Amino acid sequence: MHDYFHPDRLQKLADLQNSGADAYPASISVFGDLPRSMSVDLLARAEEIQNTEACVAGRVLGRRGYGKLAFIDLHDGEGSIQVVLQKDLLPAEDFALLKCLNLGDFIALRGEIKKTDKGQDSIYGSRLEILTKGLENPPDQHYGLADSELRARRRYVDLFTNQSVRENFKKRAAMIQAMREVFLNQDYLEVETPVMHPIYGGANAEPFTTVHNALDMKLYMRIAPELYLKRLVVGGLERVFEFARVFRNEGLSPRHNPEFTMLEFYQAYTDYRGMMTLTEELVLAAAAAANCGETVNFRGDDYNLSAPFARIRYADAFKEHLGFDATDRDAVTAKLLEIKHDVPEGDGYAWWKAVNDLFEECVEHKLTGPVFVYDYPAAICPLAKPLAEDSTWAGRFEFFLGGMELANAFSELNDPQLQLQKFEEQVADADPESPNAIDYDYVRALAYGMPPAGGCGIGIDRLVMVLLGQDTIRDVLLFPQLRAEDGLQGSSED
RNA sequence: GGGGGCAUAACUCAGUUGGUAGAGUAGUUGGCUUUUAACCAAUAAGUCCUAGGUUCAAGUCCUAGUGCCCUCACCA
Repeated sequence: MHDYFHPDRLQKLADLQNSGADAYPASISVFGDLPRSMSVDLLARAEEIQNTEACVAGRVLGRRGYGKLAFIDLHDGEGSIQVVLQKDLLPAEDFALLKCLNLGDFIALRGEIKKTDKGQDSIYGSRLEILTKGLENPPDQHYGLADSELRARRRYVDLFTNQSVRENFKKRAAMIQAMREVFLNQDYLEVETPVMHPIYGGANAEPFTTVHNALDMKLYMRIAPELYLKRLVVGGLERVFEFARVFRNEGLSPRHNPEFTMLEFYQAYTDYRGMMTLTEELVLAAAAAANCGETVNFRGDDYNLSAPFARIRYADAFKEHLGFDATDRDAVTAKLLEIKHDVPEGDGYAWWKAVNDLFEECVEHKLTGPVFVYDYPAAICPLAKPLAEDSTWAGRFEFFLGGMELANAFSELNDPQLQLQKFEEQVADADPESPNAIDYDYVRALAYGMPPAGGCGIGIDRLVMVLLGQDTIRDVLLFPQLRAEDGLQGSSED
């Protein structure tokens, strides 16, 4: 940490301390018996509170000095207010603090609300106190922090420098709160299930692993909360949801971060169609909370969010874009050969995986959305209930928006024997991404009986991306994953 | 993992054909009682990402590495 702090700043700090001031006081003394006011409130009530006293505190992000007069832009909470420091209005020792003040420092001020000669509502200081001395220079006031790596690594600087960044994260919080209210209004229970799983499941993904020392036990960071949430449905919690941080040990991209937020919800006595309705409601609630309006622009394209969203059967979308039926084995085989894809034997998981690869390759990127695609091949849906009328297909939908898959829902499979069979097929499959072990306890839970239920997972980060028009997932995550920064992280070789 | 791009002062960025390292802002010092990207004057600040190579001479050209970005692959 040598020469980590700027020498000029350290000198200012020493000057400040030599003057007898505390650079990091434990309490604010200039407020006296007056409460702290927020700049937005003062400015909103400026006309009625002219010439009355108020106290403010915040960060100094602008400064114009005139010797015996100084103007300071004080930023707090949602806004900022201009502070006027006039030598003849302040105690000498307070005015002298200006010498030790830099951009980025925090100050507290007591003073009167008045208009400047130019008519701007300001607070004319009668007492000034430095609350926190900064030892690092804030970025350029006009260009801000632009380097995308620095913005992510020093999000704390990005946040206080770029107002739009603050707003986006506040909107993200508002969207999550709005969705939470949708659930609570429908008698859902918010729950927390384990993050560390002895067996990972509920999705196909590479997990992170860890070890519990006392139990001498290998554990996996969850790749999905699904199987625990459905255990709760078995337990009689008929409507549950969780905003679940999940972890996948896979590549990073503008749409992928190793840890991300998956909203999952399950409701007894409904099916995937009920989930479709609820998903639409959730997306609209989130959009309203973010003040999106009818249309959002994402990556250069406009998306109309007026309900109801389009709905198309998987088989119909397949035929529409490929020109033949997904069940037309000869046509599918020919197309697979054309795109140099393996042609699997049989009609089990491998075959339908190949059919779905075709779907993803030739159809999915055309589904800009918002659109629900429903009734997926049962063979590739180990956790979904086959349709009563045709067990080739399962009660499942995916929701697409902005060209990305944002949600995935099932009529939950609740036949324990069929579930066990599908798990066994999965484990037998050579696909390294498939689960490596059967969660027998989950099968046992189903054996106690899970009522018919619908369940859904929504990728919250991607939803936020689209609704806020952010091209990269990094810009909707406060602290996206980055490589360790040279020289800052302590060595941790093991 | 493949391909492409970028890396220069604390921040934002210039840097021509290879010929002494630049600006604005921030900082420091001085001045200034109505500014709001204040102004005036002075001043300090560089591992030009790293390591090699070519050359009389490299921020600039070449090779490799590192980091970041984009893209493809991967990704229920």
